[in-house]
Amino acid sequence: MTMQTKKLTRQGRARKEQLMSEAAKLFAHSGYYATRVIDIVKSAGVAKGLFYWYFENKEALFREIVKATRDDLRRAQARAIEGESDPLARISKGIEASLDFIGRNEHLYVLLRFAGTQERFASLVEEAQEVQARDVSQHIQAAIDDGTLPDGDAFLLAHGVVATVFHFARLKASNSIDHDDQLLEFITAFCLRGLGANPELYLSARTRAGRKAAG
Amino acid sequence: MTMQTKKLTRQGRARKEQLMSEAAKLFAHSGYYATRVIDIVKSAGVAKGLFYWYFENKEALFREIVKATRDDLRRAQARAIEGESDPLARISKGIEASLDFIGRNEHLYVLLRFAGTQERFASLVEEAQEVQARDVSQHIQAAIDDGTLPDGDAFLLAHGVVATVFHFARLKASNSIDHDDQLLEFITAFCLRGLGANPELYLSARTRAGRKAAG
Amino acid sequence: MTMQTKKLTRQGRARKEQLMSEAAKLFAHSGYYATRVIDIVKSAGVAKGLFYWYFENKEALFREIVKATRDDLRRAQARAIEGESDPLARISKGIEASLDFIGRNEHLYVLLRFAGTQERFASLVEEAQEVQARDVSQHIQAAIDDGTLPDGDAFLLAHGVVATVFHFARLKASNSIDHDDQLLEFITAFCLRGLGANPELYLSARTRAGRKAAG
Amino acid sequence: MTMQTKKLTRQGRARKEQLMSEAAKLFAHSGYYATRVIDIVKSAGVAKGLFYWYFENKEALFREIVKATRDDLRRAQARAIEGESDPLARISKGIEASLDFIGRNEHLYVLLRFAGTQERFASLVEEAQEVQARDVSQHIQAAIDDGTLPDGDAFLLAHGVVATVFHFARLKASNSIDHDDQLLEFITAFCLRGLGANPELYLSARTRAGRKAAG
DNA sequence: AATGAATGAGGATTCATTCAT
DNA sequence: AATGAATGAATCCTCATTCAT
Repeated sequence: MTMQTKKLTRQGRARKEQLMSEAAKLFAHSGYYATRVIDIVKSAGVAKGLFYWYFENKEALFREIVKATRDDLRRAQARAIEGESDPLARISKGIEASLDFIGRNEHLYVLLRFAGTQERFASLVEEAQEVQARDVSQHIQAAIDDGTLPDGDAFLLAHGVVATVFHFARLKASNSIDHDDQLLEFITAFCLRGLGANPELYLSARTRAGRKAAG
Repeated sequence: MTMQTKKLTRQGRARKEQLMSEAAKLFAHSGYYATRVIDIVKSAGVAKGLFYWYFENKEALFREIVKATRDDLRRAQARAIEGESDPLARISKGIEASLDFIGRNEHLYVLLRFAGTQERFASLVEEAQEVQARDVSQHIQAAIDDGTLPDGDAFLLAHGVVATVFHFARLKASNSIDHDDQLLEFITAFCLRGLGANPELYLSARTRAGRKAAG
Repeated sequence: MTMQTKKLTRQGRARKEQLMSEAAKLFAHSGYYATRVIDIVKSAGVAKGLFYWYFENKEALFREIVKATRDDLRRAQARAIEGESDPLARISKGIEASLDFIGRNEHLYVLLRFAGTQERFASLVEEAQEVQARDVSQHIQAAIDDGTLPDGDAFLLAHGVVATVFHFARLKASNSIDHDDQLLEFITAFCLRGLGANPELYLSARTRAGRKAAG
Repeated sequence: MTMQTKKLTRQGRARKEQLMSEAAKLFAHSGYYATRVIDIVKSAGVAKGLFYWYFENKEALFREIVKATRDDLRRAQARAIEGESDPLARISKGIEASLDFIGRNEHLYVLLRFAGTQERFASLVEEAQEVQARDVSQHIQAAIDDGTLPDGDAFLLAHGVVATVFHFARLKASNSIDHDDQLLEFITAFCLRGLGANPELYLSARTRAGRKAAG
């Protein structure tokens, strides 16, 4: 008795999105279990029953949010690198897009992290990370092939990049870190060095200039 | 009426450890909320009421488990590097010890990760990771000071190392990866390169030999 | 604001009958409580709101269906015996008509039976069965008076007949029985013997012939 | 996650029986759907949660009641005929036992009737009736074999008996009938005649005497 | 006539915790 | 130490009905 096929009017779609957005905030702030259905509907200003008009149950809503977030992130990354052909530049722009997305959607990122620890939802997130790694690994392989990077296991290297990016995203989200302006540059450099490249060549002139001025 | 001071007989201590061990497995597998007190006692083969003889409540049990795990990990790392004076070697041995510990206690690591996402328990874990990063950053700073590593923000670099180690630990735990034998070497190399070092110098003779034979 | 007086267009009447027919099937299959308004409208392919255009509420719809069914059954029986003057022949034709009706409307009969068990609806049905028994008892009394049947309590005897007929109707409906062709004859014989008559005299020539050929 | 195997103390068994007994009364009086779990526990004077210590859920409780009732009835019948060897006497004593049981447990009988109309529970009841009919049919076949009854389909004849007995039981339960003293005799006579026997031979001397005195 | 959206009272079920023995 | 029984607040979800368009 899935809800996949329900036809919604314009108003219906808006209401559903509103509920998802309110729910995402609450889930991120208080966690999945501490957030009650009634909190969600109250926060949207509607009656309890309406929740079940749009969602099968609380779990299904959570899944939808996770999927939407995952897909949004991937789209943002794709948009960021679409004009770029140089492999390492694609990687570095992808990193920038990821951090940017997470910065603008910190609460969604918190939610993703939690989802990753719950057996019920873990597959949604792991699969997403797998996709990320695969994307990055293609650029790495291209760079290896054209001699820009030394030989190595592209897939493992890609995971190294993903690891670094998401770890720092978390640090930033939890306010454990504040070098905001130079952080992007630092992460990119760490990753590129990790891959075996010389990061100096791929950091944009503007950023490099900024760093020197600040230092 | 805290439970700190309860004196237990030998049998009592054994029973308590049994309950903690079963609980850790269940918490790791299903998460804190999905694991019910009754699951824990059933899995230990005792009656429900007995749980409250040994633990103040479910949350207290979880805290005890998290603390014990965190401290075990820290101790394992400390032991691993105690005889080593070279900064980069300390880092690389620390990485090895971490991966080793996680490999032997996968379910406990899953539990730590979950705890990190829950507001109630996050402080128990974040603090630990902070300590990790601080430890590593001291070695990094030492290496920078003696010229082994190029100049950089030791704290950020340390987080890069921690990020990589724990990300791969998770991958291994979720069976997304299988290059078991070379994985440690790969991670160490990625981190050292990220720090700006030449990893070839710090990989143990045995590992290097093995890799060359395999390649 | 009762709904008695609503004027319906031709299309409206068709739609209402469609809803009643679908509802009857669902009620019969799953019972009154387990059948939701939404099941009814879905099964008719219309929107939920429309239900309340045609029916005051779920209970009113059920009542309408029960009354219609009860009256149909009564009419079928009346039609079956109207040309017959011999008391026992009237009884036997009534039995035939009842079984025939139930055979053609099994789901409606199930519905009647259920209604009989619900305090809210029992009166609609019990009264009907009472009428049945009264009808039969008049024929029985007539037969007693003219000496065709031995003396006895006509009302109780009538209930014996009604009991037998409806019990077998149910058996047939639940597929617990399959002697389809000879069943009518068997039931009639059992009832007539129960009344104290010799059934051989009242079984139609056609049936008797059929039985002998089969035997 | 069935509850079959739960071990109960003496106190536990008593509490469970108390709950079943209270529930049976409420179900019979108000119906399955109108009876809330809270009504049951209130009526037993315990907390709501306790219900789920003893029963998986409301449906499981209802099933248990139905099964217990069915089995009690069958046991009562078995006890009634155990000393009797004459087939028709066994039938007549079985009828007496059934009516007696139902008379003493009217509310349970109401419950059985309702259960028979609900898809979810119907099989429990139909199966029971099938068993009844099979029991009776064995006596009928024995009587046919020794020439006491004319030839016929023992199984169908048995259903005729069951039909009559249960129909009158219902009439009595719904107070539509009041010839209390002679009712048993009437039913027995109707059934035996239906089977093709002469009931005079099997009605006990006491009953026959009573009837003549009353007439 | 017809639709999809919205309401909210109502009921089942869960589960941490406490109690009596 | 250990058990099974008992508690009750908390929360999910259902569904008949009403509303706005």
